[in-house]
Amino acid sequence: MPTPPRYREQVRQRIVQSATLLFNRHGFPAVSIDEIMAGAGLTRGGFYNYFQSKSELYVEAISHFVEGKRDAVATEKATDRASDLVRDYLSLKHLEKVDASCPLIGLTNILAGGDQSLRAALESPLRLMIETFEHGVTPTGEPARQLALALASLCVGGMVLARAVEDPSLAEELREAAMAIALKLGEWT
Amino acid sequence: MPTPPRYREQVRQRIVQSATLLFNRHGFPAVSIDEIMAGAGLTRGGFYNYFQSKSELYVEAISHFVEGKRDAVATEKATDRASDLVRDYLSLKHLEKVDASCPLIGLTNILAGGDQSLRAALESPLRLMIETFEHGVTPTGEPARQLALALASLCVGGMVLARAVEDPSLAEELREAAMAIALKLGEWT
DNA sequence: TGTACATCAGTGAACGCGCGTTCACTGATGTAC
DNA sequence: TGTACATCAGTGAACGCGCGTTCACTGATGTAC
Repeated sequence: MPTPPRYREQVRQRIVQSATLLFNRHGFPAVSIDEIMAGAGLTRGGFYNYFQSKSELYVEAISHFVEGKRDAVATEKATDRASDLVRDYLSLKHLEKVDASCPLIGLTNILAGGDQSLRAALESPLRLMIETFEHGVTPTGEPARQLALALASLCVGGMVLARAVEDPSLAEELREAAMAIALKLGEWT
Repeated sequence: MPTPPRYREQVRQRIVQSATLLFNRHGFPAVSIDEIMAGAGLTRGGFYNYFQSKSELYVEAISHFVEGKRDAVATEKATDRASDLVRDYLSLKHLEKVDASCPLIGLTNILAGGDQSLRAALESPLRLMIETFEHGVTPTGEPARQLALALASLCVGGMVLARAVEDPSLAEELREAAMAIALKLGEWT
């Protein structure tokens, strides 16, 4: 059926939106093309009229997200932009509203659908780490517990990002910055 | 073949060791039982003589790791333990030596084997985030770039952990601590 | 205005593959006599 | 000391399932005449 010129574009958008939602909720590997297409009101086979592979769609979904963010904050002042980013990123809303979250986080949701036992098992190394920090932090300034929790986040976050990134020099920057700030926060100079 | 009493235990150990190495290197979902057993010098079928499922093995591998760590640091003083943890965790060695890393990080390696294009795509939201922080940080104290990198690590790390954790009150603690320390680091009070 | 035709978005069955898991079987070993 | 037997760790073929991808086909629509 010959179609209006913008028709294809609209369907393509629907697919990207459905994919974004599902990738956020369950993580890239856990989402099937069947589900994505069903979410867009279509069936499996049509997918390859629009994308060459599942990976290509993932790349497009991410860049779509980034463009959206870039536009959204374009008007704010630099300082507000940065502090709002912290506040939004670490907001309760972002923690709970899985459907529209940062792609960097969607990675971890792989376990979300999985066994509860797996998730529970991962808590034990984390608790050990937090405990170690809590007892070893010099007791000035922030409450030890708060500092310990943030230190664990900083260590894991720095390492996860350094490993995930493709560019080795960015990886080194991340690792070194995380280390420097963590040592300073703990006042171990 | 009736076997010496400690025989089974030793084989079990070999399987756990092989699994730990492979999970670290490629991430839990990417490792097959075939590979794990081959790494232990056995074949597929024997796996279920020792474990009920792949998940059960994963849980055991993690708790094995935690016990090892606990023993290793038991003798140190609390302060040294904490600062050494930062230094080891964010060391170049831990970044590169994928074979013996923290299970919390192994999660992210899912993309390690995958398309390079996927990993590259994930860099763009990260770069946007770092950039935003770099421009929005008040220019006193640490170099803006270093602070921006650490802030990104702290935000992503805090959120990833809060999402990954099973206990909701721990999740809230993580989120709030990361937020408080991040705002303080950026001097946005 | 009406009819035949060409286009092409969408369909759904099928393919190929890998993986977790099961299972009938093997064969080396210790034990009973 | 030697032989028959029972045990059970280990084997590898097979099952079942889900998924990414392919492909022959359908049928609604716009166009040509």
